[in-house]
Amino acid sequence: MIKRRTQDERSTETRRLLQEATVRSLMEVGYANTSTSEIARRAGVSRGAQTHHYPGKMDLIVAATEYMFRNFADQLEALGSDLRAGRLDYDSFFDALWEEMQHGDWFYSSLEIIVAARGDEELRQHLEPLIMVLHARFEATWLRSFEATDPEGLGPRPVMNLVMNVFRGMAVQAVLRPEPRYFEEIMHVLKTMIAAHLRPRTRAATPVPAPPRP
Amino acid sequence: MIKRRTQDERSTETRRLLQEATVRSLMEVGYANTSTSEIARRAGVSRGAQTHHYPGKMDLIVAATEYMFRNFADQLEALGSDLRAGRLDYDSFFDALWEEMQHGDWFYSSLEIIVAARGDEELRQHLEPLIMVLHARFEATWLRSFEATDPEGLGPRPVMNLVMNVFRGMAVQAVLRPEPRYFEEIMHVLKTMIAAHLRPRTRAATPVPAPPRP
DNA sequence: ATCAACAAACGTACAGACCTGCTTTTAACT
DNA sequence: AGTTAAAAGCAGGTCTGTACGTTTGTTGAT
Repeated sequence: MIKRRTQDERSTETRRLLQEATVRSLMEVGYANTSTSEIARRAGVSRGAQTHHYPGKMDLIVAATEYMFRNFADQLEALGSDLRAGRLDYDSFFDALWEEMQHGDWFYSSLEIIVAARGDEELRQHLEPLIMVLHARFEATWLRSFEATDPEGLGPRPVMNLVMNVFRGMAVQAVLRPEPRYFEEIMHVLKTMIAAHLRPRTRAATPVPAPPRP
Repeated sequence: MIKRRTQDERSTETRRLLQEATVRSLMEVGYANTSTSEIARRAGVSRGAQTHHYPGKMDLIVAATEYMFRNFADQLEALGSDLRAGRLDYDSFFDALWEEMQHGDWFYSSLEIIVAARGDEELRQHLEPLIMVLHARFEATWLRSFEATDPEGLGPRPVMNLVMNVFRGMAVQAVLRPEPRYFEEIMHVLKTMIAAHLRPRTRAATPVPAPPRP
């Protein structure tokens, strides 16, 4: 009745459980209140198993970050693909992206880690390459999905960086401001400004995008 | 040789030392590594004096936050005043604001606190009113300093919120990205986009703002 | 194919460090 | 003198890193 697994399967599973538990813990109680024992408890593995795979707290955090970044880049890629295929229109793309940042796992757990890294040189050095990889994937998706309306004007890449930073800032604000009105206004301003410089590269025969579903 | 001070002066001085030390500690080592003993050591007061004025860690954090927010709002007010008086032009105003966020005490210590508040209901409730007061002051300064180019178009208030969120996002990014090029590009995009909708209310004779330099 | 020997994965327990809040004393001011 | 501010020390709790024992899977010689 006992399922037999190879060593590799056991390791992979345990690592995955720990990575997911770490992300969940960062999301729910933040970096400061995330302890290694708490993570082991959440993951349902013993503290010994944990230290076997990840000797120190930092190893755990870095592994979890890598896992989480990969997931988010995949999701963004999916959104971009929906936009290009005409399954999402311009407006809905931004709404979906903002929704994902606000309520998905990604933003707040990465925020916790980034803030923690500010005071921890070693952690920062481990994280820097991960962030760069993530942003390279963002950029690739974005450039596939948007083009400049005016070749002489602002290009898609700097505009993307602006957009991502607006969302980052908004998500930070959202911690202490519950008013949806505030964010709707900003979204409106952002969409208006962007629309003057970029348009989506849809593959659809008709360049008219489908209307957003309510 | 011992200077005689009233009780009130002694209290005020000790409180100020503790508030400043708290902000410095948040800046340098982050919320997670900020301990009450460390703060007392930095402030040069005993732990007893500390607990006398601020019984718990939260009281200390809240007081320091209030102190710091007040300072930042004052600085922003000064920048706005410089802009209106023509001592700063459009471009330099944004550059100065970004410089202040990046290298001043304000942003990163508030970031630490906001992030900590995400996982701490009580702290969040103490902070929310402080943030609202701060933003009301931002808004007042901003509305005194900018007006819409087109009365039918985007108003100064929503645009300000966009700008502040861009800066917030950029400052978070700056933790892990040292490249000034990245930020210069975004600043350029931001200035270009804003210039289409707002102009400074200078008291100077010529109301024409300088165009952003590439 | 079997079984012993080895290695990897996992479980339990503990020691040292640190941090917070509280209590008791001493000093300063009114 | 009496009250408030400041200093010093202690108690309880938590967290991290580590040591050591146990189980599970792998290997290879017979």
